[in-house]
This record gives sequence, C-alpha cells and structure tokens, in this order.
Amino acid sequence: MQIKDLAINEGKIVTLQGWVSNKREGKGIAFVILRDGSGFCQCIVAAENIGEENFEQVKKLGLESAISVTGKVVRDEKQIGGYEIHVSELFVYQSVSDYPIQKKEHGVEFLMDHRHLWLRSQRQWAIMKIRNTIIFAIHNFFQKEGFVQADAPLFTANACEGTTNLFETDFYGQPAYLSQSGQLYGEAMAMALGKIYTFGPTFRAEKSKTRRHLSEFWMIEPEMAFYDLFQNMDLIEQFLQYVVKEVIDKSSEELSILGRDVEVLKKSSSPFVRLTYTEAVDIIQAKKAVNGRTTIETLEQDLNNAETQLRRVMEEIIDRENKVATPGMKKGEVNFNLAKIAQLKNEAKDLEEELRNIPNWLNSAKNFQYGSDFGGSDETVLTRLFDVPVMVYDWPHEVKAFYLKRNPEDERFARGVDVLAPEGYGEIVGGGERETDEQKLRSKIIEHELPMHEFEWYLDLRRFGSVPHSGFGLGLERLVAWVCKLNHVRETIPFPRMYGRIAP
RNA sequence: UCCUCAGUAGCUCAGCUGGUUAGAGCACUUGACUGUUAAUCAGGGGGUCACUGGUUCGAGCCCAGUCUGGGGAGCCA
Repeated sequence: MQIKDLAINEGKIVTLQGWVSNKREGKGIAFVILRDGSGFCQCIVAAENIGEENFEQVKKLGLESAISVTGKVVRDEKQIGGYEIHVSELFVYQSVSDYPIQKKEHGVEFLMDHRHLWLRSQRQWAIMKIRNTIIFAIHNFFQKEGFVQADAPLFTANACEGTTNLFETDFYGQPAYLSQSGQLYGEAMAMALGKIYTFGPTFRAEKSKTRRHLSEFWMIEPEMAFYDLFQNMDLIEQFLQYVVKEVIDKSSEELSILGRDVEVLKKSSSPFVRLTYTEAVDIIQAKKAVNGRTTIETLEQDLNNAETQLRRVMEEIIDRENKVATPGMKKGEVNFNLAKIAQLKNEAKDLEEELRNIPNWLNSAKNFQYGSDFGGSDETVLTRLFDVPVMVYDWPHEVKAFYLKRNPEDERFARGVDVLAPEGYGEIVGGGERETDEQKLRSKIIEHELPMHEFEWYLDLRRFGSVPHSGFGLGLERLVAWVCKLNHVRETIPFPRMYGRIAP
C-alpha cells in the first residue's frame, strides 16, 4: 500500500511503510508526517489507541526514523494529499534521533554535502517526480511521432569542437574524450532510421560556476532526415508544448509543492515567438519595440520596481526588528518574526543583486555589437519582453557551429536556431538545419582548424545520399529548472556534477 | 582564467570605531501541554572565530597570502 493510493481506500484500514518526515506532538497525541516515496501523509497517533508503551517509542522518534503504521484512512481537506491516517498500530524499524537536515533553512554547501539525504525532502521529491514526468513525456512524444531512440557513444576520439572543454580519459592507451554532444552520430543514425532521438548524459569540462551549468547533464538530441529549419522549429514548438502540458496535467501536486505559478507556465501553449537574429538584435538594441515597449524602457521599469520593492522589504525588516525588541513579547511571536526577518533579508539580497545586474544588462543591450553571439544578459533582456519561449534563427555563420547550413538566400547567415525559455531561463534548446554539401563542410572544418581525418566518416554522410536534415539538442536540466522555476540546475538532477563538486 | 561577495557552535546567523570570560535561535537533552502545520512554557550541555603569517599593549574585527564556497563573465544545453 502506497500513500498515493489513499484516495481509493477512504474509510478502510491500511498499512503504510515509510519514514518520519516531520513530527509534532502534544500530551498523549502525536502528528507524524509519513513519507513513503509516493507521497506524504499525516498520521494521527494517540496514546489511547496504540498503548502507553508504544506511544513512548513514538515520542522518541526523530526525523527519518523508519516505521510502519496501520490505521483508518480519513478525509481531511487541510492535508497535502487530502487524507490522514488514524493509527491503531505502529511498528518501528529504526528510531533515529540525529538526522542532519533540520526543519529550517540550510545553506547551499551544507545541503549539497548531504545531497544523498536532501533528496528525501519534500521539495526535492517534487522536483524528481517532475523530472520523471518530463523524461516520460519526452519519450512519449517522440515515440508517437515515429522517432526511434538511438544512442550515440559516450567515448569519442575526435574533439569535435575543440578540446578545451572536454574531459580526457584513457581508452586502452589512446586519449579519448567524454562526449559533449551526440549530434554528429545522430545525423548518421537519422540517415539510417529516418527520425531518431538520443537521450543520454553529456559532458562539458567548462569551469563555469553559474546557475545554468553542470559538468554532466542529460541531453535529448533528435535528428530528422528531410526536415528543413522551419519544420525543425515547428517540431520544437510542438514538442515543448506537449512536455509542458504533460507536466501541468500529471504533476500538478508537485508543482504546487514548489509554489510554481501554473498560469505562467500555461502561456507557453500559445505560439512561440520566432525572430531572425537581425530582428532580435534590433529588439535588444531597443531600435524596435515589442507591444509598445523597448528593452530599455522595460529594464528601466524593472529597475524602478526592484527599487521600490527593496525599500518595502527593508522597511518591513526594520518594522519587525522593532517588534522583536518590544519588551514582553511572547517567545513564539519573537521566533516567528526572526524567521520572517531572515527570509526578508534573503529577499533583499536577491533584489540587491538584481539592482546591480539591471544596469549591466542595460549597458550591454545598448552596446550590443551586431554579429556577435548573445550573452546571458542579452538572452535575459530579450526574453523579458515575452511570456512564451523565443526562437531566434538565422545566425551570423561565424558565431555558430561548422555543420550548420547557410541560408541559401543570404550566405551571411547559418540556419541555426536557439530557443530561449521565458522567465530568464535562457537557452534550453540549440539546433538547426545541417549543411548537406561536402565541399562547404570541408572548408568549414578547415576554417575551424579541426582535424579533417577525424571527420571523414561524417563526410561520408554527404557523399552517399545527402539530404536536407535538421535536429536540435535539449538540455534536460535546464528544461526542468524552467518548468519548476528553480534558481539553479543543481536541484534538477539527483547527484549534480559541477565545477568543484564530485561528491556525494 | 578573470570580476565580485562570503567563511564565527551540529545548522542559520549576530558580533558596533580593535578592548575584560564569544552571543541568539534552531537542533539535542530533562520536565509540563490531547488537533499540530518551521510556531507552547521552563531548565541544561555545546567554540582551534577557515588556514598561515603580519601590524598592535591587545585581533573574530585591520593587512598580506592560501584554501573552500556563493554569484557572474567567457563558453555553452
């Protein structure tokens, strides 16, 4: 019996096995929040029902003690799952008294050091469940569209886009690299199977310490024969809309645990914005307005909002500090205010950071050089104007990968597309139409100073039945972060590997 | 690699212009309370102030270096 099935067992006597995720107690009664991996459920344990001796055991149970309970399922609207258990029997597998993670805020480093235990907490549980929903939806989408899942190798001999950001390993005495993308292999598989997608881990040795980067992350890379850039973009849009809708339908409880505003997420069911690079630059540089507002006006407005908000938060902090200092205040109320003050201080920190950032964004928007790639701030500036994902295509070919096809009507541009998620999440998808012409590819490989002999097998794909084809890569963790509205990708994967972090 | 912020009790933090014996809450522990949602009340134990060196009569506080972590740039999904 699992907690998720309580609803269909209302009024019955059931047995649950799990862990104590929280406990409150009064004389002769204890409220145990049990978790079993499938959900959370409050169990009412009364001394008169289970006996004094057994109740003494319950009083000693610390967080994460392992128990089983037997009792009646009773409807209670106030509870998370909607039900509670009136316990008649309780068995203790292990009584724990010193669980490290407490019912209060912890710092990032402490939590990451205890990631193996942190995963048990309600928020992390909700994120992992949503990650699972997303993974399942991805497979469902591609399978129903007739794609074949076909994985690319993880060991590669060629440092396909430069060696600096690859992890080097020893492959029977030969240097080998952990794959940073399965795309070239994906193209080979698409020529064999028509439409394929890879789904696997990918490795980048970038020494990046930001909320968007992991050293090991999961990437989904579809590749489709006979798809041009625009069919590719249509597919990306349908795909993302399907996945988001599945999460809204199947993981609404988890989204509400995370406090995610589903209405904002639902907006992505509208058509995505499609801009050429040139149009996007005009918007970033504020030469073009969107819905009557330019980026600069929007940013200035945001700056003002952040300032007034910060002022309000600071006032509330002072207010509550005065309250705490008032003599004769009850301890409980003091604690409540202290907790609130700590929370407000964090809010103030975030706002201060935003206040520092916005002027930088303004500056970089004003000074954006046509022809260069977008930085994180340019993406933020652009996506702030829209509430659906933005697809930017037709990039200056110099800033994009060697394998992208040129726009036949204007050779300055390559047919790449980046999908920028709303709410500041930046690039979640990068893709495009591939170059089909062997000679053009050869000159690009030379231009990028890549070892030609490592690409001969890839060039075979252009020698034998070369056809228009396209594909894209989706960063799973970035998608999860956006859907859950998390401020860091490290919470989207069970055991993140990132610069400076390889344990636990 | 660069910029920037931080490191004080198991955890989250305070510690004024450098000045006596280092502070709070939580957690833990002892006792009281039958419906709680981080939230009752009273008592108790708990410290190499990241490390190394320097300035000073005196350093948690000032200076230099090192280490670790947060955020960002570059690079990217």
